[in-house]
Amino acid sequence: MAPKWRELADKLAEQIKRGDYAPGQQLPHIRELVEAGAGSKATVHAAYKALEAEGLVTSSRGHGTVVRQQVPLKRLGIARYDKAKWRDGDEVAFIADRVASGRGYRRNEQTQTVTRVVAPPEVAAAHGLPEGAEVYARARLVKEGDQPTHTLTSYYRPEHVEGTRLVDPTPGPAGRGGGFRVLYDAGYEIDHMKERLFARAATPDEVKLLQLPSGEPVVELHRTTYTASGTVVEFAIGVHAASRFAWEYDFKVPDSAKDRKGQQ
Amino acid sequence: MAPKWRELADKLAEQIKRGDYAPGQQLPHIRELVEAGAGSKATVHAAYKALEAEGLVTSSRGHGTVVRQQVPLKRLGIARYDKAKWRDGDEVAFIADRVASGRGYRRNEQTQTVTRVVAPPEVAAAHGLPEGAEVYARARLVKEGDQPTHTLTSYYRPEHVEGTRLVDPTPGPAGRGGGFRVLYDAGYEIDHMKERLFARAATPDEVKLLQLPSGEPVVELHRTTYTASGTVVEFAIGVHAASRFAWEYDFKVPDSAKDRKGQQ
DNA sequence: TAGTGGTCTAGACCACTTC
DNA sequence: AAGTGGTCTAGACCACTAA
Repeated sequence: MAPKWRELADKLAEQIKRGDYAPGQQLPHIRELVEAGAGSKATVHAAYKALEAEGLVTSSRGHGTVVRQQVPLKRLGIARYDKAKWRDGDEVAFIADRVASGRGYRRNEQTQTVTRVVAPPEVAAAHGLPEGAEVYARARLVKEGDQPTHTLTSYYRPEHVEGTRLVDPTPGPAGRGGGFRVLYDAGYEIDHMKERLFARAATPDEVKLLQLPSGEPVVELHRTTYTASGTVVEFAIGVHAASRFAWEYDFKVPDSAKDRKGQQ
Repeated sequence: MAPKWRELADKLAEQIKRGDYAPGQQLPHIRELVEAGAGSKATVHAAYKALEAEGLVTSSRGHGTVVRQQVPLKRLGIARYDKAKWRDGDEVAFIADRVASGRGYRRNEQTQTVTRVVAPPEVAAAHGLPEGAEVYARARLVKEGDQPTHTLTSYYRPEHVEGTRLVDPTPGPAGRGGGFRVLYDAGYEIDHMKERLFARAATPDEVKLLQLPSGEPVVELHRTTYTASGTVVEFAIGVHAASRFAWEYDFKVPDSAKDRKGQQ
């Protein structure tokens, strides 16, 4: 026998999926269900909390509990890094991407801070630096309108970026073409990348910073960017609200028997 | 002022991160903290539940609450699809991958069912089939030892697989070389793929099936596999326990100005 | 001010595990 | 039987929102 709160949550979840409660619509108030004999207030509350953790509803004091709108996933393909955009044009990769998905660009949707810090172990490893080496950390919080969507922190080696716009702590994107353009102008043209992704529960800090609904996971993206000669010029860590993004990769099926290097 | 349960959870989380409680070690029992004045039983329980949702601990009746072991992420690169493995050798892609990561292979770690079903909308779209068309669905639940790690359901067009081993509902991998080998033998050599990933909270069904700790998210992987001529021969949906996997992709930075097709 | 969800308590009882 | 976490109640009170 499942707990009472679980049964209530399942019943409501089914009604939501059936469409009895449309997105944006209110669920019955907690006290109504209590009066209707669904259980004590704590029990009904537990059911609502479970629905929230499963991503179906959001509750807020004073308002009530409403069925969550499904925001369309923003698909991120490698085309967002297209050199033509930032080398030949003015666009910054992340903005170009947003324009492509039909959402307008507004100013002040990105805040950033640039600091010189001792490289965290993972960063040092990615850059091939010894423990304790210093790097520049460029941390951005990217929003879509009022809603934060992800953070992105890029780590650069000082000798690559010192004296460039990248270490200028002015808010906003790093000028025309963004960070890759700055590296390009400094003689470091990016050539290939490695992206590594995994998902996990959000920490309390991330819940606050990204304004995540309770229970929404995050996706961490670790991106290593190389020049043609294999030098790492950027290592970046992104933390994304999971409900807003999907990643897409196209590749040829590798065949080590005839093509030693595979898909590099 | 944060709620009492949140403050308690934060305090315990910090102690866990500091190492005061090592992985595998027990946290104080709920009743101990109640006696110590941390709050009522419900309050302490709420704190423990939050820690569980954040992936830090797991609780179980009769035992107690212990700090979660961090299982190393299994890194999935595209090398797991290497043709040499399944075309020239005997390995099945997913097994080869496991061997490569140093974990032994045991029999009966995969269960499967094959059924002929009306294609769900997404599947029909991927295969370019009209609504209502039928496909073969080959559903597997993959385990590592006793622990389920992910489900993987492949959808095939009947004309590609009818009469092959793939529609034989015998448990276990589809014989030597696995599914791609069967398609290869039937004249459909796979050539390139598209993988699409996103994360979300687990549904109650998935929590049960994959034996997920409370709060652990899942990663959905949608894989479309093409022949050289562009025919879709497999569309697969995987649901992965997030704490067990990371995905890695290497690619060249695209340059539409000089190379029209990018990295396909 | 009235109504919403959220927190907290004290205590009873249940489900599961170990001895 | 004893000890663990989990559920449930009844009721008080708090925090936030809207009219």
